[in-house]
Order: sequence, then C-alpha cells, then structure tokens
Amino acid sequence: MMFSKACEYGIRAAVYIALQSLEGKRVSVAEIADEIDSPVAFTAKTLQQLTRNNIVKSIKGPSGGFEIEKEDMDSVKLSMIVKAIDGDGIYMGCGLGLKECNANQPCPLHDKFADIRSNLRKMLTNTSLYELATGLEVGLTYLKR
Amino acid sequence: MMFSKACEYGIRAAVYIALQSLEGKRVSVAEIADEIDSPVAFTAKTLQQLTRNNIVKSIKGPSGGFEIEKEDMDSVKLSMIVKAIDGDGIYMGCGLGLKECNANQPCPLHDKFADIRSNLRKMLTNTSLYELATGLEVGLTYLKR
DNA sequence: ACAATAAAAGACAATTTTGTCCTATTTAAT
DNA sequence: ATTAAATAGGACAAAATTGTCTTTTATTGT
Ligand code: FES
Ligand code: FES
Repeated sequence: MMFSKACEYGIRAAVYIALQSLEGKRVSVAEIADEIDSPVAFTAKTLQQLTRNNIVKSIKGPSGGFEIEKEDMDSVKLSMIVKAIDGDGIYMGCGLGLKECNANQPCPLHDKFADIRSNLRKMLTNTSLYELATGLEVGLTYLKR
Repeated sequence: MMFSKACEYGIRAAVYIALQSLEGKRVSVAEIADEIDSPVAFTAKTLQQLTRNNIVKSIKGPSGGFEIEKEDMDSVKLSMIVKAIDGDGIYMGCGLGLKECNANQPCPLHDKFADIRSNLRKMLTNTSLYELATGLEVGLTYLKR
C-alpha cells in the first residue's frame, strides 16, 4: 500500500541479507526468497536494482550470493532502498496527485500531508539495516508469517 | 504514491463538490473533471463509489449533478473517502507486506511504521471536507495546476 | 407524451506492476 | 580445460490499475 511489492520484497531481502552477513554468511536468491516468502525470480530482479545501487553486494559463481559488508550495514538506510526501487515520489510527491508538491501553490491537503511525509522521510533516513537486522537476530521480529 | 490515482481524483472531486455546494451549486462530472484536471469517465466511476458510500449525493436528470449537504460537509472526513476507494490497507496493512500487521509477531519495521501510520490515520480521520474546501474558497489552495 | 439532460452501468482498451522462464555471463572447484 | 553454481539480463505472461466508450436509467421541462 505504502510501498510497492517490489520495494517490500527489497526491504525484507536486504534485512535478511544483513542478518546473515552479521554471521559471515553469504546467501542465494533462492534462500532469500524462501526466508522472506517472496517469488524467487521477481525478488532476483529487485535485488539487481539494489546491487546496481551499491546497497547490497552480489558475487557470482559457486559459493557466491548476496552480502552486505558489516561496515556498510549501519550506513545503509531504508530511505536508500525505497528510493532505489520506488523513486522519490513518496518524499516529493503531492498527496492529491498534483504534478509536483509546491508550497507556494499548495493543494488543500498540503500542510497536513507534508507533515506526515516529513515524518516518514525522517523515519526512513534514520533507520539502518543494522538496526532492523538486530531485532530479527534475537527472534523479536519476523520477515514472514 | 501514497494513494491510488482513483483516490486522488476522488478526494479532489469531493473537495470541489464541497466547495460548490457551499455556494448552493450542483456540479456535473464534466465540470468536476475539468476543474480538477482528471479524466472524465474515470472520475465518473470513482464518483459512483463515493455516492454508493453516501459520501456525496448524486441527482440524475436535467439540473442534476453532484452535491454535498452543508450539514454533512463537516462530518465527511478524508478517511471515509480513502477507505471507500482504496480500502483500509493504509490503516491496517503491514509496511513490509506481511499478510497482516500483528504487534505480537511484528515485522522489523513495525514499531516505527505503526507510529507513522497512526499519525496518518489521525490526520485523515480529523480532516473534513469542509476544512479543505474553505482554504480553496479564499484562493489559498489549488485543485489543479 | 416527448425530448433533452445527467448519472449509472457495463464492456472494452491501454498501461503499469507483478511475476515467470530461458539464456548468458561470471566464478570456483576439480 | 571442464563442469557446476550462482547472479545478470532479456523476453514473455498474468494481473491490477487506469482510462475510454456505448448503452441504460432516472428526471426535468416543455
Ligand atoms: S501540494 Fe499537495 S502535498 Fe504539497
Ligand atoms: S507487522 Fe509490519 S507493520 Fe506491523
């Protein structure tokens, strides 16, 4: 609803990759898709986008797979994933669908919407993969159900 | 992005209807689509959804059109329009796309997402058509650009 | 009654998003 | 070198969303 399916898969996949990378494990698309309960081939596509944007690292060949360097894990924010997959419509777009959001000629919802949108942006830019992965690690959160 | 196109048109249309109803004027789909810059037939469809949900009133025949009773204008909230058109996914759905949002088995983003979502819900349930229409009335806001 | 007006309804078309499948490329291990 | 394992990439298919068009129904005014 808020994010596209591709973006939802992308976030879940990235969190799972981060989780495994914390333990030094590299993971395949097949494993990822299984663990986050998503369509394999489609997930592979969206992982390509993340790779191209240097959000995750992919290694081809036997014993290859996806990983995220431990150093990067904290600097990779959710906002980067969302932007890579869904673009910046969520951050910039007008809530009522006017061509662009423009405070000088605002739509009737502008003030209230801009406030929500700004909180969302802050939340996304402040939330790192590391943060999300650690909750998973101790079994408090879930990537499928 | 946040709302579907149908929903964006629906909100803009409802605000315009409210605005005209304040002046005792009934408006046709053609006029609405023109004033909010939306595809006529498609807008007509989404207006049907609003009338079925008693959000706007439609009158057939010559001198017919759409209107909103002045008494209703304040009690019709944005949340009702969004729910009628996009359903309650925005209010209930999991941000990462798990089948349902469930605080007992939360996704890694649950806490932060639920907070944003709750603010959005509050904003939508507290914002009335009347409120949005009045800004328009005095020329401070725009429904097209 | 009749003609004109406007929304309702339904069938269809175009586009976007989501999803699948097959081939190519890269790499590791033997 | 050969084989096997893995991602990359492209063509295709299905489904959902967005959009159009035509016909039907209700209502008004003459
Ligand atoms: S103009 Fe609509 S949200 Fe800013
Ligand atoms: S479980 Fe994901 S938002 Fe609540």
